Amino acid sequence: MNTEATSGLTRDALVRAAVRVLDREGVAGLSMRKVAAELDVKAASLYWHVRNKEELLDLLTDALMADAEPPPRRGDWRAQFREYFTAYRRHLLDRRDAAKVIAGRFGLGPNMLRFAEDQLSRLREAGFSDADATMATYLLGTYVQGFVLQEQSPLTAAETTGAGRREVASAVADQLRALPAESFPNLVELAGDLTGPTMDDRFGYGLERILDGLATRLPPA
Amino acid sequence: MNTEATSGLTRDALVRAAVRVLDREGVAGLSMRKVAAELDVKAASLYWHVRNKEELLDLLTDALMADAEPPPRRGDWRAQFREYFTAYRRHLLDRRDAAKVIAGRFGLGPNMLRFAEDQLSRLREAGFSDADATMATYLLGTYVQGFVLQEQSPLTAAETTGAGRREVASAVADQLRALPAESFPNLVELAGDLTGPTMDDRFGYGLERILDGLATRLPPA
DNA sequence: GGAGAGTCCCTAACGGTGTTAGATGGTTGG
DNA sequence: CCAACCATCTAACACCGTTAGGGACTCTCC
Repeated sequence: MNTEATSGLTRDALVRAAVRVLDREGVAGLSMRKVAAELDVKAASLYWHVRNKEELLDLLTDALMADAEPPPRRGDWRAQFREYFTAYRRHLLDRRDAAKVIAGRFGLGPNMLRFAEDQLSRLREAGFSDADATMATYLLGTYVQGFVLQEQSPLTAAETTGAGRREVASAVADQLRALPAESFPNLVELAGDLTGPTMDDRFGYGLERILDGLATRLPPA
Repeated sequence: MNTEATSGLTRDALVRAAVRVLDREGVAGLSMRKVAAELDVKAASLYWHVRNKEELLDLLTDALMADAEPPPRRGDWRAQFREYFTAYRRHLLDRRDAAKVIAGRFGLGPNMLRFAEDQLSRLREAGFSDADATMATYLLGTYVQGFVLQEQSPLTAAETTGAGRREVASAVADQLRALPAESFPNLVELAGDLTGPTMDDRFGYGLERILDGLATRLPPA
């Protein structure tokens, strides 16, 4: 009757083990064999609980959003969504390689749905049409995931960690300034502007512009 | 003297072979051994020309942009950038798994630089400040790459090919409508709006909102 | 109580992966 | 002609996802 009691492994325990391996070894080191070892079990056993690695990654995707909560409904819609997606970025950054796992995966798990529901509720309350509200959730989600994906790439990761950031940035700046000025006048001249902003700056700028763009879709107060 | 003549392989020929393999087998089937076979050579030989697979992928990233041209400078800045990034999306979609290869890779190759230069030139000409111009190129590039990455994922890929698109969309819609209405009232009610738009619609909407947002940064005419 | 079904993990193996060490033959410069 | 260098080879290592088939255990039913 109680099938869970008889089994040492649960689908759920499997996913939690995968989260631990991901956090410890990164997405490149996340193998079926290591997840199995984390559970003191052999790799082939996992296939009883999961069709294949792809399915495990799908479950993992949603699990990465398990311990996240929508921010409080404070301030106008714009302040709310600024905080919403700033927190979403932080959440992804705090989980190793989270963006790489999520990237290109369609999130229909319970946690993703929970957030979609909450966002839609706030957007409609703010006065957005049904069409605009649905488009806006997709747009904002895509933006954050795409942004963090680049942000977690090896080169930019070095930038993010306070220590190396200035060095990497100025190395890239030098590289740009060394380009032939007759072919790349703007890159040469703007090398400083291109490499100066932090990832926080860049993310904030893009988020504000998207919020600006969405604001134009609201009927005048 | 002429080292290229003595060698059957060039770094360039290697990259072109990788492009062919990618196009034929997708990113999952892109292995050093297959690229080597494409050149009638054994895998270990590639390591004479390239440090490792990662470096090959970096070169491949830039090569995927080799046969792309910025659109003509016709119309105002907004029309130009609409066409610019619509074409960029199309370009990526036309090359199998292009987004997956590019994702999380910092593009400093000659082709990427060529486009960055061109975009900066147009943005400054349109009246954007140096700071805004540099931020805008990053924002737009991030948006398109992130969008196409999701678009080329298995589930949405089925949607894109005209045949299955309506079926997949309505299956997802049914799934949403089947959710408990007391927990997910908005998802249930907006199931149609969420699944109705095509990827073209979604991309266009997001692009227009970003352009709206950027427009607010222009000094009044 | 015993038989059978079902559950859940095992061992063993297959064909693949990226990468390295070291040998080998060909071309070139002195 | 010989030494150096270039470019490729063979062989191997340590992994990977996945499958087939077996064996121990528990539960259900006659």
